[in-house]
Amino acid sequence: MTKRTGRPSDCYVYLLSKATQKGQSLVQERLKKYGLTNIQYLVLEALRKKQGLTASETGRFLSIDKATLSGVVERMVDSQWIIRKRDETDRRLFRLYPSEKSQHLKERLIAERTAANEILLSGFTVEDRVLLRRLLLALLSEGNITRSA
Amino acid sequence: MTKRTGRPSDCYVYLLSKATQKGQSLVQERLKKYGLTNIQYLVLEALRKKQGLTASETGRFLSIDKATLSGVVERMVDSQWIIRKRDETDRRLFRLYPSEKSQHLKERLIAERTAANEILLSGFTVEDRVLLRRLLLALLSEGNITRSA
DNA sequence: TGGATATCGTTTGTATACGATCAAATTTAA
DNA sequence: TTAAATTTGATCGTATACAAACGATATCCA
Repeated sequence: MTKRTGRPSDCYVYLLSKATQKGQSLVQERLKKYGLTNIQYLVLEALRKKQGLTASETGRFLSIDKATLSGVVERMVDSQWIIRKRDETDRRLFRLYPSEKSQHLKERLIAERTAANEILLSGFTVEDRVLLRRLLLALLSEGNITRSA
Repeated sequence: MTKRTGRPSDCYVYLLSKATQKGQSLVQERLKKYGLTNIQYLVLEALRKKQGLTASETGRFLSIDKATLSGVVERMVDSQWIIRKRDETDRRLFRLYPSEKSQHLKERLIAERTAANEILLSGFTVEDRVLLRRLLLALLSEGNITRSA
């Protein structure tokens, strides 16, 4: 089928990972001044829209492993981006809320992320952007992406 | 510009990272029986085509940081996937070569990677595959991707 | 020749990633 | 109600990722 297997660029997984690497680096670069990492920003955005999520729920929503989130949340509580409150009814749960600082910086953080996306796609026409988005969503919907839990 | 910022799926970096996550997991799953990780397989493929690369050169070729490669190479030498020889002329360099075991399993490993790609793109038409590849390559060529070194 | 510079590989420190396991709390089943 | 199964959050172990600094070499150049 494929003529010359072997080149890294023949592998979609490789291409995706390098594209991700480039995008992540653009985002990180812009979040660094706030002391946020990429995944921390994602958690923050999730909590802004769905306050009171537990770490598990956040992980399911963002497809992030709960073991990974455990450390991420701890650092975000320490650096005062989020507030952790024990649930009254189910004492296993810790509910997470964005802090004042988070709410305050909301607009600016969104702008940073938007800027990173813009640079990543700078040479793309609107059609290509829509196309890329459609293809990536299609790729994700094939089968289940149920990581985390 | 964009109507509703905030959803993770509005962010291309997020979509790319989740697509990568899915692809990597498909590959890892198939390489596990050989005791290889995804990045280790990439290094192996690179060395098969370009025997005698140093760790630095391999890193530049694959866009992998040299600090990351240091550990990867060490584990691959330990598990006998590659052989490390000091360069005679420049004693700073260690040249890397695929082992007998690597050469022996070459075809099978390529088949595993191909299978993973096939599953990842199972619902895609040929046109969409070509399109996705084109868009990803375009995304990578905008600006420089010079990580590693 | 010899000092400034640069490169290679390593190590350290921090942050993902994720499989596995564990204790505590809750829910279900008997 | 109590025992069993499940869920949640934490921790451990291993493997990327990458910035920063380091020693050992090499190279450049005055």
